[in-house]
Amino acid sequence: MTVRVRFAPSPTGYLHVGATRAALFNYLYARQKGGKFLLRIEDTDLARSTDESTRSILEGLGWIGLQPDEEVVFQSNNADKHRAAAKKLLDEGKAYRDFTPKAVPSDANVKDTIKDRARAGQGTRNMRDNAYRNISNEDSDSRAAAGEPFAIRLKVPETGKTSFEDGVFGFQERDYSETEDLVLLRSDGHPLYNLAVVCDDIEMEITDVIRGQDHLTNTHKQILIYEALGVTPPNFAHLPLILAPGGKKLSKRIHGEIVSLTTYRDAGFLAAAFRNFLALMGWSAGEEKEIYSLDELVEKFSLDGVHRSSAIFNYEPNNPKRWTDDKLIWMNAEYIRTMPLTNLLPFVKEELRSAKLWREEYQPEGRALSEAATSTADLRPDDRPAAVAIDLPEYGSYDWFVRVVDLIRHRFFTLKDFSLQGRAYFSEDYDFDPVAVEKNLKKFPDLQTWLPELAGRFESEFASTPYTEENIETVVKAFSEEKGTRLGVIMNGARTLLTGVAVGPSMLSVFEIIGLERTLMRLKSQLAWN
RNA sequence: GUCCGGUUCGUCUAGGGGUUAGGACACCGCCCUUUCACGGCGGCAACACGGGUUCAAAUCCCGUACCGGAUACCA
Repeated sequence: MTVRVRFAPSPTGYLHVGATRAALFNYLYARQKGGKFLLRIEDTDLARSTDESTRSILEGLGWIGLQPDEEVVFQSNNADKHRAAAKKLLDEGKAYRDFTPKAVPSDANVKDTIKDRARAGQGTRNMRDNAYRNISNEDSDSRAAAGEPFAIRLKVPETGKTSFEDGVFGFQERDYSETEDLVLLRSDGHPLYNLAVVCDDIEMEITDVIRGQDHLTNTHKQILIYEALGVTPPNFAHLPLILAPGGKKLSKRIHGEIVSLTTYRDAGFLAAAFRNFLALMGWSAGEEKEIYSLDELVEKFSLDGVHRSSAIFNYEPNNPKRWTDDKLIWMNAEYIRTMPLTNLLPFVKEELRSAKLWREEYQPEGRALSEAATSTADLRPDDRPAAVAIDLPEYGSYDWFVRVVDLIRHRFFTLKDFSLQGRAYFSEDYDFDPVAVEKNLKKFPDLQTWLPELAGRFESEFASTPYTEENIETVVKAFSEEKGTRLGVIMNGARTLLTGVAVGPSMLSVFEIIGLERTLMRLKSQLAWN
């Protein structure tokens, strides 16, 4: 039997980080087994479901690269089938009509209300004490015919237990006395979650249900429904939860946008890096390797490697440097600086484009960015004979763009950095980091005249000499000695003027890549001093 | 309350009877260097607690504590 798994989010908001991981694990499992990964939108709660949310889920899955293999199933489209199933169970005496008037929950804190009510039961509540459980068929039928509203509840047997072998948690068992006669159909005729899930999973021929640990008790209820329906249940595997730093379940409501996948896409994370990080939340291949391509994940993934303990997703709301999990930030940076340049360029292009910094010259007609890879090795400053200037790409050209990206990516964390930290490489209109100005310029007031003077020196020196790292170094060194100051003072002052920031690649490379013309302009500029 | 689950460095984790308890992130130090968030080297830092089984327990068993999840005419 070929494996069929599904990711079944409810469309009540953006795609959640925890849900995304569940989707990922389902996907990996399916791919590894040569099976299908399906998507079902659980929109039976009409009041809370929105199309907007459905779009956002689809978009998020698309971004992270988890496309469903078959058409998306909308649970609400199957409501008639769910009702038919409930009717069948009713007819067979496996379910009964409950005429108890619907209790309207105070919607403020439903969770708390439920909890309080459960606690009030003192754990000794008889789950079978429903007055309508054993009502006669005639009585039930006539009341229904008279138009009295009713819910349909599953008639859970008096004694026995549900059990299953969980793919992660092992053998699970629960006494019937712990499970109440769950409602299958609301009094307004709407099917409820557990019934809908079971019906749809049967219909979709799902073989393995992989979902969060918060569904463990649902699984017992669902097995009861499978049994009543006379269908063999699928395999189940529950995933440990992802917790917030406080130790609570990561939730949209209390943790906000930090749990939304779109937050990471918008913040300049690479889908591959995010996916890689997520895979490591609650799963390990049992080796020290941490960087995995999607193919490698598919190959290595196993439910045996999934943990039973929950993981904490770290973040500090008020710390810009650690606004999200620091390992995630590291991993994104790791991808940016080590992935094949070929693969990175299109992302940089998109980032520059959205920041209005992209220029078509960076990608001439007929040249795909991916072609760049073969030429970059030659463009690496280290590999190039220092005295040879001829291979310095023209400012603003395609080769220049490729080389700049390769040069500046090493200290970047997100794609956003290319347009923020790296802005000065692509535009004349860039800001000066006040900290850098203070530390590298104002601390040495002489620089205000020295740097324009250095520009003059460059102008004359490089009128006939090639503007290369080696030659630049000679000139700057001579200049700093002449001024009786450390080389670093000149270099860092120039860095601040040329790039607006205090960090970056070797300053000699920066001079060279910025080009003589712009170097002169920026060294002479008084903008940063004001 | 009851049921279920969990507990190895701050975090993600490896290890499942004999290990100097390993790696990664973060942090700290040193080196490289014109600065730096790159790179190199090093450091700090963990088996929740109590019993038991055993020659030997982080590892197996029991209990305690703590944490989490579930509990609905939500999903």
